[in-house]
Amino acid sequence: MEYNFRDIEKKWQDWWKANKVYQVSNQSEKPKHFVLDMFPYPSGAGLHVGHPLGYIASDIYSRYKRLKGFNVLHPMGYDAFGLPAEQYAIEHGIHPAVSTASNINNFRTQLDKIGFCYDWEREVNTSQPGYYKWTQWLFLKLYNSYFCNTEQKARPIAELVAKYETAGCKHFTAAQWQQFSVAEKEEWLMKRRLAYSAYGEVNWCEALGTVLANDEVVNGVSERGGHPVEKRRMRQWYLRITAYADRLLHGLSTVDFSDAMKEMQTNWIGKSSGAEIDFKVKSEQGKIETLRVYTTRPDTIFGVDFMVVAPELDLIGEIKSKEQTIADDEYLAYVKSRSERERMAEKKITGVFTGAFAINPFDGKEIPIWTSEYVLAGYGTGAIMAVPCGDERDHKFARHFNIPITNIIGAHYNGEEANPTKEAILENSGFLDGMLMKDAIEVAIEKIEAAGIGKRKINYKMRDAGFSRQRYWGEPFPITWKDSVPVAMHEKDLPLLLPHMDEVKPGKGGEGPLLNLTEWVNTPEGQRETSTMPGYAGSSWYFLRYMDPKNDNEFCSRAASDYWGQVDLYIGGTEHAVGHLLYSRMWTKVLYDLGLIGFDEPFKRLLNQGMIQGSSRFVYRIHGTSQFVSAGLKDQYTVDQIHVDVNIVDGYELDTEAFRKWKKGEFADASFLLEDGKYICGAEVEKMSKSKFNTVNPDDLVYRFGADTFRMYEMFLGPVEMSKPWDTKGIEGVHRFLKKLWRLFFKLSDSPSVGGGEGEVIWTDAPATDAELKVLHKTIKKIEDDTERFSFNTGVSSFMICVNELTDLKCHKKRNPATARDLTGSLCTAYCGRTLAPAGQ
RNA sequence: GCCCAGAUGGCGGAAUUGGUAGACGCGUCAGACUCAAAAUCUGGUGUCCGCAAGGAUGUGCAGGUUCGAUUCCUGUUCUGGGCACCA
Repeated sequence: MEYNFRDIEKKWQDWWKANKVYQVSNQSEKPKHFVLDMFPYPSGAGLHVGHPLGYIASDIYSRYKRLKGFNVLHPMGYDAFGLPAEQYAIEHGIHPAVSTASNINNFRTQLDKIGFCYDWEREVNTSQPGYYKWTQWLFLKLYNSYFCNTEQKARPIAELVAKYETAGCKHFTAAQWQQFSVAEKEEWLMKRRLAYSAYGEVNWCEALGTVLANDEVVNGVSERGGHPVEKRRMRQWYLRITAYADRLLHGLSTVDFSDAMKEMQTNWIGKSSGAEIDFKVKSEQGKIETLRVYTTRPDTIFGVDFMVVAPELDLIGEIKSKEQTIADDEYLAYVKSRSERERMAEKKITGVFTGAFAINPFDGKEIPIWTSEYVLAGYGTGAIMAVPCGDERDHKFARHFNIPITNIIGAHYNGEEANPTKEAILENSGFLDGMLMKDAIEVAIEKIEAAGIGKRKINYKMRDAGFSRQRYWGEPFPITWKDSVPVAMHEKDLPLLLPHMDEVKPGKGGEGPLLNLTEWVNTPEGQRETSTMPGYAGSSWYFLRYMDPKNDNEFCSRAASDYWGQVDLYIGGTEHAVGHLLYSRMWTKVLYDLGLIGFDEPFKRLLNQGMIQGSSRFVYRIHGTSQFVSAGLKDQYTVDQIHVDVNIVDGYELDTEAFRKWKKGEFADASFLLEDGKYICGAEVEKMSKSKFNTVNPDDLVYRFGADTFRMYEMFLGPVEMSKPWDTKGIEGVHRFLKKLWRLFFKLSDSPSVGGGEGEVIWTDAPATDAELKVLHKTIKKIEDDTERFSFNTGVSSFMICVNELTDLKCHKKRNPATARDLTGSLCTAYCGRTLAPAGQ
């Protein structure tokens, strides 16, 4: 028998299962280590070769830490609520619970084949009541807490109520508070709660009668059906993550994330300091007296040549002049149809003059007020003072609309492009003349404050996080509305089960599908909230649940979270850089503030795996025929480029027979124009996706080469943090290496009776020579180094070098004194996921 | 548009702190074994010139710092990720 990976792998996987080898206890003498993967959304497409990349890396590291004497928590679960399952239900009539369960089954089967060392006893599934009960419980904690500005931490809202009752605040006295109605009191509390309700804009599609995710809007129309989409204001839930902006910023210095990751989060939070300035307004209507702008560069106030107000601000209606009305309305309609992304990415300069003017408080100059989509309502005050000589966008705008440009920085401005310098000496700048700009910032703020027309202001680009979705497949809010006042459910009544729906369709007026369940919505206490929580609700705290997954009384006992503490190593993709990672950091800080856990950063160390892209293949059909031309000849014809399944292409050469059978014979009558007797496909690197026919399923590879080969090959592809297109060519090399390793201990046997998937034993117990030991120890040292710095590709390479050298030395020894087994049976086990040595180590 | 990252042979990649560029693997070429094939083994393989010894050149592109740059700096091109309701 030859190296029979199938029998060997099955034997060990069964053995692990039977002996619960990877079950982890919360009690141990050993030091703890928590190695976590970002859990997957179980999509219907199943696992492709991109998913396991990070999982294999974390698995190797977990096994390595275990070998080093740690009690390692290495769990896996499913982020099971989400939009695609709901979409699938709408299109195919399959209930999300059904498709999700079947997807999870499929994922689990696929994961098991790769030989991971997860403790499956700790599996979590965010869509199970036993789990989302605690997501709801945590929501109530957020709802019932506020951010105390003095202590800079979350406190129970009851403390705030007590303060209002006894001392009032700057907006009202204690006596006034007592007089407030329930609704008035709630309105004040909503301004402070960490989870609160307010109005916000959504993508509304009239034709589909529903709210759409950004993902479902393509080029301003709905992906399904191509209907127009516009912005609409609706009541939403939010998390007050902005209250934690500073702590989220400072916390970055206490964690081991890449500099790029820290930078991305820092930029997302976008802390800036500057001033808010009120400009007097001169308009036909005369309704509005001042326009408030936020600027980080108050030193440039004498260079302001125009103002820009976000188009959606109500303010515009109140300052615009009669002649401008039509232009404005048209422009507003145009902006309403555009996504924020499109607005920011737009190169074309658009805008409308409102007909009103602002007055520069220092020199009395009249400044035209414009509106343009490049200013967003959500940031700062939604209005900017534009300084063309110092800001490129302002400069382009001024040029486009022929607005005269004031130069306040002399030779630093060349008249061609803006110069955002702070090093220039100011000119044409009144009381700031002759000052260095960076010094003038302070002077300007002081003057503005002294004149009572503005104040120093710290601003954040980050906005509060929208926390409700007009969807079915998510956690229901434990909230009931009574006379437009939200009432929280009592903790002891949780979970609020997601009720069954036969058919998932949107509720009236864009509300969530749950609105259709009249009996469920209408309760004696009032009307239930019909929106559900977003995908990131369950994933913001799941790492805690792994520590104590079966606890019915708590989300996670303090003993468990004290024992396991922070995640020591978290592996996942950078695509979560600013979403999931910021949310879970915020939740952790809230839980810490409330004394529910003992640490305020969830992830001590973060490793970002690169994305495995698909390498798509194309065939070229001569337009209007069933004749296909090889890539090298395609320019001679008018052709349609068609994605072809990468699994029927060998490198670039199409298997034409398989192609005729592909897609149930859609191309059965295809004929081919070949080059050099071959049909060569075109290629492009794209995201790995079922619709592009470029997915490679790990199951096939595991079947053909074994899990060990598959794992090592994924690691051998390159640095784990780098993105790269998948290419199966090359897996043979790793497979050859494992066969070569096997041949250090066995030889091919003629006798079929030598069984168990293991050949004839040829190893000896003879002591190793110095040369052999040198190879061994050199390799152990190198691979430990490589594993510690997550350089798994060079680790695999070191194994290859070692085996090549031992083969050259004709070494077939297993033990004595330091053994080959140390290497093959331990470190290699960490990489492969099981052992090649028959000793069972 | 804004933020982040990447670019090295035919291909994936190595070079850990500025010090011999191309480890390891794939592919390919030549050879051994074989009736033949597979498997396995041995050797060559960045490019250009040369029979060879050897020489020149070479890490996306253009500059710079340095005795010395794949590595540091400035600019630039292309590719990928994110940009707040995909997860």
